[in-house]
Amino acid sequence: MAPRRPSPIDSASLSDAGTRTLPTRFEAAPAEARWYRAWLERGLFHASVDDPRPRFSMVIPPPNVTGSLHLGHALNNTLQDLLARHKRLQGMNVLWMPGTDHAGISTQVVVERELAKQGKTRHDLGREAFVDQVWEWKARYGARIVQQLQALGCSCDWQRERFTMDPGLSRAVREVFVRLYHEGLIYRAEYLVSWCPRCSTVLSDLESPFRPVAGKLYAIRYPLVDGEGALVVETTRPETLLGDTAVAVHPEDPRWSRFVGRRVRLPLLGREIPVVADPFVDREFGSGAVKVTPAHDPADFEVGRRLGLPALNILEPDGRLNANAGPYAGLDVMEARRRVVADLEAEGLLAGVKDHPHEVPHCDRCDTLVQPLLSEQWFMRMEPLARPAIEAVRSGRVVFHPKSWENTYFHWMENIRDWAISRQLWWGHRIPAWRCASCGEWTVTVEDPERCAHCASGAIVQESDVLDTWFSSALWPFSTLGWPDDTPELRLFYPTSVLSTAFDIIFFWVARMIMMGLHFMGDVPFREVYIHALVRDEKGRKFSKSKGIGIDPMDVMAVYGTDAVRWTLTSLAAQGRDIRFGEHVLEGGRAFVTKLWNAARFALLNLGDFDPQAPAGSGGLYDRWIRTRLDVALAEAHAALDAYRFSDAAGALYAFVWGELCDWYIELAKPALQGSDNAARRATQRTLLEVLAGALVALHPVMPFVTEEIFQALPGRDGRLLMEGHYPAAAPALAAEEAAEMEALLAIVSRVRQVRGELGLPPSQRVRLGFPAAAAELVRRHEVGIRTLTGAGELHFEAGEAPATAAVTLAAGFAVRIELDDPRFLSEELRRLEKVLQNLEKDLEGVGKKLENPKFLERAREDVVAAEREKHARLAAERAATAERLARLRGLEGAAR
RNA sequence: GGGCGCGUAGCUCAGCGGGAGAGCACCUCGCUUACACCGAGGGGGUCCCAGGUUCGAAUCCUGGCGCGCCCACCA
Repeated sequence: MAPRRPSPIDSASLSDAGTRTLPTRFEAAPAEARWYRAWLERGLFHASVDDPRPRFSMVIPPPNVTGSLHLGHALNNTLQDLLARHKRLQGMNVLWMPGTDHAGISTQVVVERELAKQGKTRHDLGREAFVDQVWEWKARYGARIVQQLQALGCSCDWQRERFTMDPGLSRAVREVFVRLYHEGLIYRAEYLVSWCPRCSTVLSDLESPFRPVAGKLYAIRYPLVDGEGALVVETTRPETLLGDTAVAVHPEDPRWSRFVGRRVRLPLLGREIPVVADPFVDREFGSGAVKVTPAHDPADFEVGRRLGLPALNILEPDGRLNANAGPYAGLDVMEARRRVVADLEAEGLLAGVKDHPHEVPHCDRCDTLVQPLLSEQWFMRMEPLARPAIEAVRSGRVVFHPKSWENTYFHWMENIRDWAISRQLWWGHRIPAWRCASCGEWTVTVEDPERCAHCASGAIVQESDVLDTWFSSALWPFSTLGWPDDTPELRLFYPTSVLSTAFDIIFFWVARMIMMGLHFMGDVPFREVYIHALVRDEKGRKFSKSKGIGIDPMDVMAVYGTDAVRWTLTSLAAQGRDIRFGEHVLEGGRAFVTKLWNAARFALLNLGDFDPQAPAGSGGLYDRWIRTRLDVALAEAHAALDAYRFSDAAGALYAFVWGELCDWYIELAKPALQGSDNAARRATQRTLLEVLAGALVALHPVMPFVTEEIFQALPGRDGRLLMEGHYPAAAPALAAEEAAEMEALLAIVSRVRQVRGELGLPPSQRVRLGFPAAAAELVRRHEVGIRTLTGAGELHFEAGEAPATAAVTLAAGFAVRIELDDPRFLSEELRRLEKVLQNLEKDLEGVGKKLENPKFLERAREDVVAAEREKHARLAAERAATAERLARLRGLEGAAR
């Protein structure tokens, strides 16, 4: 449990059971600090393994220690926090496991940049000192992202915070590496890898995205050795010809078949290389002949393997050409390209140059042009791991939301390639493999070995490479819970309930966690995967720090308040769509926070003499009605959350608080609250308090701070925090005739307001309303409410036909007469009625056609036909009534002229 | 070259087989002792186009057009 130190909050406000008033404005910043600390001090974020309640667990996608919060994090972690708080309020034992990722390349690059400012490189320090330096950097700045998550309100179990290079997690990494190695799933091989010359490391496919470049296509003549003529090949990288070991044509290409098996002379270097045939050649492209450079092109590498061609490496790891490049040795790739092209031209071997915009891989971290390079690397064999992982999703053991992402997953997994897991970096998990200097074999063990496992020689040297960052991330769901030990945490919280993340790391991370979880835990790491939308800017561009576009969530949290930011992100988080986010959308969120605040202020101003202990009845119709509306909103919101429709959940709560509680209930409650009937006032006070508290609980997962701040001002809270509460039980449903009565009341008020609005009547102008005697009972029951909400002066009731002047039909099924001396009324009303009649005619015609259509009657479902009949009857009655009223008004208008 | 998604009110988007919706913006009226970050009211849409299926299509199918994204060895 959390250390329970008494806090100022404990003594100051929490024990105060009395009602307080709220200041005019909600001050977000102090409230955020105050309540986050209070929750922490009460240990409310902590999940105990001894808690018998049903459990709910998530692991946070660990942000980079170098990182700072961006909107994508803000969205993802808001949604996770929303789920965590929601599940707690439902009475579950919730673990939200937090932590950070060491982020190999990113972090190393950051520290190297620091060094560069002092004119140093990591090599000046040496490995050990450099790694120490990175740890130091991490100690100094690594907490920033965590502080930002806390500022966002994330209710992670910080006592369990992990870092991917913690001793425990490092042990898990070693354990996994060693086991996979001995299972034959990790191996070492020579392979053509994507190499970043700047970072001096291999990159995975995923780390080397394609970016467009304005390249050129060079056509080069390769003269035949035994005769006249030449083969023309085209390339975008002419310098690679220095490493060519063949020219390839399509085996069924009649233009070139007679050349297969002959030899051509490599331009500039003069080596003789064979002409080979392979179906990979595209006959349509260029001349139909292609140079083959197995050591520097992925496609050529494959062909080279197939045909047994030598792979001639011409590149050093620093991106300069080596001795194999002959006179070009020592040049970097771009210099070499210029020189090669110039020399080709001089020798008359350049057959043409044309512009050729295309896409080539760049380093994800530093944007340097990636070079394919032949080297020895460690690989993980993926196919055997992928098979059960595909099955796990196919069988529904893991479900993606939205489900369409499963296709993306399947497509990648079914075409999966072995994973190059080694990186030539210093910051990361050093590969636990030692090479023997005397026998050359590898010793792979969890504990550092003393001698070679094969020949017992003591001359062993540890592999200098570290593992790809994603290697440790893949273990995150179980390594954070204590694996490889069999811990209570692991037993209770694994598999986790849900993982929430972005689609762009489905391959990097989600797929690999599923594979590793299945392999080492024998079970999936999570039951559900929620893939959230991508946050873009207003123009639909991806937020990008490097391009300088983006909104810093910390900035807008300071301006609009964290609750407003959380609310806005949640309400935009619709499924299957990107979020376009401009700062102005936050105004809506802030307005809603303010609205809630003001509703609470109103409640507190009117709760002055309220005694929470006093017994109270069930209240009046308005009270019972608003309770049921709260229940409906809660049910809708929770159903939406269960389906990960976050925006719908937010929408349901918004509609309730603003559209029902504030717009209707509070207005209807005012007379009772301010009246002299003590019993009625107490009942209304109680309802107001209960419904407000209900709204606070309902909204707490999205807007934890303002709801807690308000809650702490309410009477009767007994020193408790809102966060440790639970959702209210449902109130009894309204009887059908009560529901109808409320509907009628709302319709009357709306209709009168409409007339007032259309005529532009100021509130100071009273109107007189008339009702038929049949409605008298209902209207009289709600006379005060109607009068308050419509500004009507007096109500009266008449038996029989109302005077023709101003009667209007209501949805409630009876006429209400608005009596006005205003001459505009007649013409406005005429105009309106004409439009109403027109719409009615149109609707009626549509329904009528349907009902006259024998095929409709024959083939449509019975209930549909019945509904249409009913609709037709209703429309017809309305049309008749409207037409009649219109006729009468026209008569009056005529008379008035 | 494959695959996925999206085109609905000025903007951002819901709706995905039975009478076109929300928020914002806009217009009118209103500082009514919770709230002008507000209240009341209003206007505004060949639901991208063309075919088809159906009694009935914004909603399903096919084909266009436009815009995104992902995957891929056209050098």
